[in-house]
Amino acid sequence: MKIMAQASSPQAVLASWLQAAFAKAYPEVAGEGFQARVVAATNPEFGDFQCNDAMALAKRAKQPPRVVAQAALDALPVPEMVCKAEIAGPGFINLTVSAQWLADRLEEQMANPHLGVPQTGEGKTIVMDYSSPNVAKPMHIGHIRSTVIGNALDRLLRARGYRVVADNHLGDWGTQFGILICGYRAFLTPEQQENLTVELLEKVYVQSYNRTKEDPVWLEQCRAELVKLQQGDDANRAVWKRFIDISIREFTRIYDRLDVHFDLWRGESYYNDRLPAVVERLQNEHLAVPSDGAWIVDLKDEGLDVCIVRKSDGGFNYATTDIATVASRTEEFAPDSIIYVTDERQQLHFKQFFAICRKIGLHTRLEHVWFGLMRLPEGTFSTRQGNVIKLEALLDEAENRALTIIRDSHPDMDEASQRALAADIGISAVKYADLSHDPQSLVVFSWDKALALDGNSGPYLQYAYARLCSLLDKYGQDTAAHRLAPATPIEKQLVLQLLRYPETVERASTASKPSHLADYLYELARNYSRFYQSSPVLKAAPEVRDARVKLCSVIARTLEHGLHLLGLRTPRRI
RNA sequence: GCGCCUGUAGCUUAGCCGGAUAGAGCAUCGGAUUUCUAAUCCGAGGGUCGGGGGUUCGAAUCCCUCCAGGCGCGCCA
Repeated sequence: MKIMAQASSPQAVLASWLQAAFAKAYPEVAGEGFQARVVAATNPEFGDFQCNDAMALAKRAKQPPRVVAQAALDALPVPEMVCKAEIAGPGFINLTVSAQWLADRLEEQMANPHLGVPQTGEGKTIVMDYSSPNVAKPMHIGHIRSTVIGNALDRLLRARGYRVVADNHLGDWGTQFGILICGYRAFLTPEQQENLTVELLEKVYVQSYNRTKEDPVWLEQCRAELVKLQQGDDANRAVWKRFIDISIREFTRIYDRLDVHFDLWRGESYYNDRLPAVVERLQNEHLAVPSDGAWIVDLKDEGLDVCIVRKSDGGFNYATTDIATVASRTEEFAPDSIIYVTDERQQLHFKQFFAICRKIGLHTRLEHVWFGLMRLPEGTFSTRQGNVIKLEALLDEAENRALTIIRDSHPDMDEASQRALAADIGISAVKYADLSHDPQSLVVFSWDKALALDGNSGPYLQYAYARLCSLLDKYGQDTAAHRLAPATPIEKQLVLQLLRYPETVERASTASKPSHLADYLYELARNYSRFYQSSPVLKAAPEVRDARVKLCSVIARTLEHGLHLLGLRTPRRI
């Protein structure tokens, strides 16, 4: 199969012209190392694109900016697709480009199987580590960000051609299992043990944990069970395995609702066998030194304090596990990079173990994408305080709110369809609420924010898409043979915006901010809604109609592509 | 104390590798449906971009400083 050549963007075409023009007019200052930049006009009144470089060059050229701009425009013939090139204000070069030329570029973009998204990841592998809940605790609203943002980044990378290995690095090992095993045996009836749920496990954990605080004998017993588990005791291994199986079953139910799927489910325990070797290696290379009975790596030189790699009781901790995980992933997948998506609190931890990995020669690029911790208005929440909101409850509420509206607006629809649509809309509303904001902003949870159904919300985008589908269905013919022919300002604006899709996907991915794409899609849906309101499509004269339907089909495809990159569903009817 | 981050309209926010009049949504008020889905569209009011200083032709954006808040800083992950 022939690979379609990457269509160069209008900006790139215009920038290379102006680059040559500046170089010709001012060879001394605009030669080597100078990069002309053309960006979208800040205001449609100014034109379609603008270049601000004349102002930057003015000082070095020792001429007023407007003179520099004029000299550049005089240096080379203006390309034929440029209808108007004028100098404005202090020295902006404003460019107005032929709508038809833009439309032709857009046709090229749509002929590309990736809608013009550069396949920079071709042949490269990235391991992504996101969501990663702890076994035996229900997922709560604090897990939604890592899951939803991580999954969107996963999808964005795949769209750029990367092979992504999404690994759900479950918290399935650690001191909590001694507490859990004792609690499980002491507090649960045989029936409860038979019908074990994560919710029960959580209750048992809290109860057992509280008892360790007041009953030293109990605490000792928990420790003993933990040691037995770590030494491979059959009975404890079996119980532990059961906790994991039950947890995975429940997590999967939620992931299915969220359309999130992993390639691997390797918990921390998967790397247990490698932990001693990691510490030995650090000891042999004199990177780890004893301190108060523990083994630490001193990273003060790098401003990263010290990091414990082996506890004074001989046990290993998370830093060791994470280093072992990097080693294992590097051997198995030879990834270009490993990306971790967690909340802001773990920044130091990641910096520390990234530094240690470098010291022992693990040179895989490691990246920590952090996001703002979700809080409640009264502060942070924790299992022990019992003020968590379960993720499942949030999803249920989202679907219920959507269902109420659907029953009202589609009384004719059968119950099953209403529920299916409510799921499509409700879940997407929850995901969009997270994806549409900068991941690094602080988030204070509120039901109304998380479940917004109008304005800048998931359903707004889905509604625009459903209207497009409805219109295309009513038209009922294939649009493949039609050509775009933008004739009105709003149509041209849509074409210009659609042309920005590839760069938007790339920017969202490289900046690790799905919000850039969410913003773009919202603007696209908004412009479509304005177009829809002001411009008849099916009722227009035939030539106009066919071109407009074609435009609608391009918008629909782009919107659908983008919504899927965010992990949002695209029902054809709302 | 040290480190990371945040501060934009009543609320939620976009813009932050410097560009022209700081864009939206919610809420409030006023309009639009014999017309392709009103979860829509159009309009109005509402801003010392936390304060101060600096760099620059130009600062929400870069630098310094102060204020306010969040998070993290050796054996939890």
